[in-house]
Amino acid sequence: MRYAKDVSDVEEPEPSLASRLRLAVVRLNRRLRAQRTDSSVTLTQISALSCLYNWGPLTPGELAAKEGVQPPSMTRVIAALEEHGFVTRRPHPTDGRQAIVEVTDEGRRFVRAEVCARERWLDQRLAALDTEERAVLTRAAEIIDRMAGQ
Amino acid sequence: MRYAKDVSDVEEPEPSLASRLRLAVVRLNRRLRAQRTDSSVTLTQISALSCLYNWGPLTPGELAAKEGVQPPSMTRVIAALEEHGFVTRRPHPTDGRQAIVEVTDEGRRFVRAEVCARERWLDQRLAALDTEERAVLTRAAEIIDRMAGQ
DNA sequence: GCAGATCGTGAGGTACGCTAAGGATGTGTC
DNA sequence: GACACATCCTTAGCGTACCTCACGATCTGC
Repeated sequence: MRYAKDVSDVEEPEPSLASRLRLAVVRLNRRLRAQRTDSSVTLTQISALSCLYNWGPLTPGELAAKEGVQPPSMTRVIAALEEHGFVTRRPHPTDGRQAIVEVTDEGRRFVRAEVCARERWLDQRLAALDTEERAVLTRAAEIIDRMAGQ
Repeated sequence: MRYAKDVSDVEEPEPSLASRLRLAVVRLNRRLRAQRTDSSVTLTQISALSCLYNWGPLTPGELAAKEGVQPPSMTRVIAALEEHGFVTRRPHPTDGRQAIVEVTDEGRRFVRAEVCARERWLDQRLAALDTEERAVLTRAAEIIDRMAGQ
């Protein structure tokens, strides 16, 4: 059921793309966070770990920038990942202020194994789509990442 | 920079669609939440209000189900929206346990006006895309919503 | 009536962002 | 060399948003 709209309201006959995209993203994000595995690694930590996995060693500041969060937020994520043994921190060779965060072998194993397991829910949903729909989502992921990234 | 992969690891030469979609959604969601307007209405509240706007009066339980959250979480959202005067609660005509939550005229005005203003950031980003990319996102929003919805 | 199911709510906990402020290190200027 | 200033990371504190567990009120079947 939808509320009747003014006859004069013709410039927006249905929810805008922004509205629909926002709702879709918020909803999917909630579902993704709700997928708890027994492991105590959170979605935010996985996201940062994947970033390090894909980009190689980074400083905390660089990692925060790539993830689009403020440096203080990343500090806690790195600390949790370090406690899990998934990343290590070593001093920067030339700049004593900075540090280098790097994925450990165990972290790489985790990315390749646990992460996939964690994404089982999403994988199942994606598997239920047809090829063309998956192609749409693949392109959408690129576009969204470009839009939100940086 | 990417870590070299095992030669034998050919079944997944790049991050899976699930991985990329998850990263894109998490990142965009963070950006959306970071868009604070002066109004004190949060993204979660807007999402629920939009749902009521589109579907008509619902009980708290139905609303929670549509948004994909647990009923206790929705209780607080409804209370906040009621405090803003955007929704009203009236008793269920036949079932004393339930309640009916409905958008007020002010709430409808808010959805049509303030929500769009709040989405200015996303609108600007979307405007920078070309027609074909927006079409991809429109379809993707439908697909994601169907995947995450219910 | 009364037991059990259902619905909404209250309480408490965790995750995850933010801003503000502090401490350590680098850098430019005199 | 010493000082002022910038930069980087971290700590502290706050707010939002979700969860689970537990409770009271109400409906339903016997």
